[in-house]
Amino acid sequence: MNRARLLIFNAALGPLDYRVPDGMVVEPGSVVVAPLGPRQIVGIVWEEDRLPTQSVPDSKLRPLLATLPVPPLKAELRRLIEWTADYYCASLASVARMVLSSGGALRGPATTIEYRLSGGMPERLTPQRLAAIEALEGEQATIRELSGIAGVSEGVLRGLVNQGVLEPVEVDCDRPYQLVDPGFAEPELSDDQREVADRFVAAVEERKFAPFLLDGVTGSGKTETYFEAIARSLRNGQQTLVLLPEIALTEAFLRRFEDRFGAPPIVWHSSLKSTERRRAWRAIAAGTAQVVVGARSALFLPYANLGLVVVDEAHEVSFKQDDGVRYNARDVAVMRARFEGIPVILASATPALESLQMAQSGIYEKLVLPARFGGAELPSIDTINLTEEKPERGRWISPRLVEALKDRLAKGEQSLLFLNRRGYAPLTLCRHCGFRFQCPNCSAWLVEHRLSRRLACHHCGHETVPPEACPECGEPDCLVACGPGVERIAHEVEEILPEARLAIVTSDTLNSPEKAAQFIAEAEAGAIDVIVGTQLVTKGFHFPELTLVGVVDADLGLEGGDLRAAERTYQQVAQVAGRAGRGAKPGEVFIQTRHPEASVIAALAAGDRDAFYEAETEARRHAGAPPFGRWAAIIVSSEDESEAREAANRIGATRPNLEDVMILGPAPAPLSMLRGRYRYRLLLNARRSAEVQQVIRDWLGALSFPQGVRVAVDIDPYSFV
DNA sequence: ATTTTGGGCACT
DNA sequence: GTGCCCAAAATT
Repeated sequence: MNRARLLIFNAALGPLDYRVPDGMVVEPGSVVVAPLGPRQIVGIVWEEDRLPTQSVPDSKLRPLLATLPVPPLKAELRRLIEWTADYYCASLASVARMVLSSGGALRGPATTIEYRLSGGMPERLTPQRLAAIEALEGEQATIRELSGIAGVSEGVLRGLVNQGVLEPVEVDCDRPYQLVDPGFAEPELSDDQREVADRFVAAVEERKFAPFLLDGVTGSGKTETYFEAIARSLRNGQQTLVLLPEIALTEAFLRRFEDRFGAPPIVWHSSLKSTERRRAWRAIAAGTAQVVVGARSALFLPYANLGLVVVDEAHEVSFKQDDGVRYNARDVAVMRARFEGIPVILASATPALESLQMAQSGIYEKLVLPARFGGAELPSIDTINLTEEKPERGRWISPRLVEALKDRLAKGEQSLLFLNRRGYAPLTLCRHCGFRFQCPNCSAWLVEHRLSRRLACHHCGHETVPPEACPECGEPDCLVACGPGVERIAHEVEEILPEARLAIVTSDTLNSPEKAAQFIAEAEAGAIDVIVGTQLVTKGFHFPELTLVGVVDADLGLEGGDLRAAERTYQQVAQVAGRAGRGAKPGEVFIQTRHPEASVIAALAAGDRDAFYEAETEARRHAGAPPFGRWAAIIVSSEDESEAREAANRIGATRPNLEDVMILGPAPAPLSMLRGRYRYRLLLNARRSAEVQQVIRDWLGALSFPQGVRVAVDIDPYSFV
């Protein structure tokens, strides 16, 4: 009898065998519908010998119901799914779910109905209807999505459809994308760039696995060099995937891409509307999507004919996914390229130590762009010791930086102040009784957002309106903001330079592509004098008139005992410094710090990258940290504190006693409560030779936990939160 | 994960 | 006997 083994998206349920009915043809990778009890489920046909399960006699097998009209997942992608699940101690089911996350793409009609405003008005204009009409200006989407955008129920919108205020539009889900042209605008490259680009082009031509580390200072023109690799891939008729760390960055990227290739690439990220997602997914699977630019989830899409992967800003922490399957997109990208047998380019001005190490040991080929493009010079960097050059009371910008800001404004040049903290103030407390506003769901302070008049938790999204009086002692007008956020720095700039035109750039203010585009346009047109921003401004932007960068608090990232704190501080400050002096005028950077002697700060001030990497390498070697040893975390969480603690203790009590793996904990996780769940953590520090994943699987596999207890494994953790 | 089944128990 | 709740079993 013809059997098929299915990988299904439910981790609690093992692989299931089915009978392939007469007339149906399946192969490994086929996406099929199968009966499960009274339900229907989607599964992926898998090689039986790669997916062991208890054997079930033929007589018990139910027949498959249908194959879905999508190309079978290629063996290369199936191997990537297996590798990812294995390496990150995740279930195959949860990894497979990421691949087929776009449920709508798998079946359904080739057209859908979307709705948009017709311009008419309803007979009776209720407040709900008015709100909807105002919110939906320029939008076109399904009723469900419009309801989310407008914040009204679907019923309200159906009412508007009946009144003719919203008109239906039939949309072809699979309409083709605009074609990009590798020869649209061939660039003029510097000799350095040409050399690097030629190497990439040759590698794409060879169609073999080839990992590259593209190491070039900010402004050296890395993008142009890998664009030539993309052009080669396009000419080969192959697809390219470009991973970017933040959606907010794509706006600038899209424009450069369109200038070079004459049409935009296909964008993939988590907030795509379902029709856009469906269209992109199907084009990617059909091979008609030529270039895909996406967040880390784009890595697991079923490309028909991938020829090149690029990871831009490859050092970025946001490539590490920190819930669900905790994978690092940078590392999975290399594995994808390996399984596909194609080149992969990791581009960064401040590579992660792990990446440099891979280059040093000859596994990655390192290519260097030493100079800034167009002869622009790297900015001069100066530290300001905050313990000596103190800002005025209640202020955070020191006199020297204030003078520099005034000077730039007088010259009509732009300045950028960087502080990696959203909102107005990270803590609000009562002057009278000492009460501190804390999140009810997390062990974290509520951050005041003055622009939106909210106290918000940055971990779970909890928000309240700040009260007039202290909720604890009832004293009115006694609440004080403690510490600075970007909004507060912006306020300070307003007081120092009342005539300056200010922009606050955070994920709160640049929360849509339109707003990002508007900001870039204004900054480029010189309509902004001072930009105050979080890490969002540290990369990607290219403003020729920007000549001053101030790092408001370089010590911020060094607090908290994070493994990679020093490296991240170095990267952030180096990246934001790289925004200065990208045009004809030289740039100047001031780093405010209380620890100018710290090796990170000293290396930044001296512009001595090698010194930083050497010191950091030594520190990592000493700590047995990557790349010299490996870390892993086991995070136990439950809504019930004692349940979480007991489960963690039980894991701790059954720890294996191993020569090459040191096990620390359990201890309350640094955020001991997160989103209403109490958390405990064990840390593993292993020698490189140790099989950490196998150790963890054996260890946890022998235990079972009560309902409501979640045990997550984090291999190569980034966030130590 | 979701659904079905079955035992124990109170109530009629 | 019937209805109800909850735990255990089954799902291929």
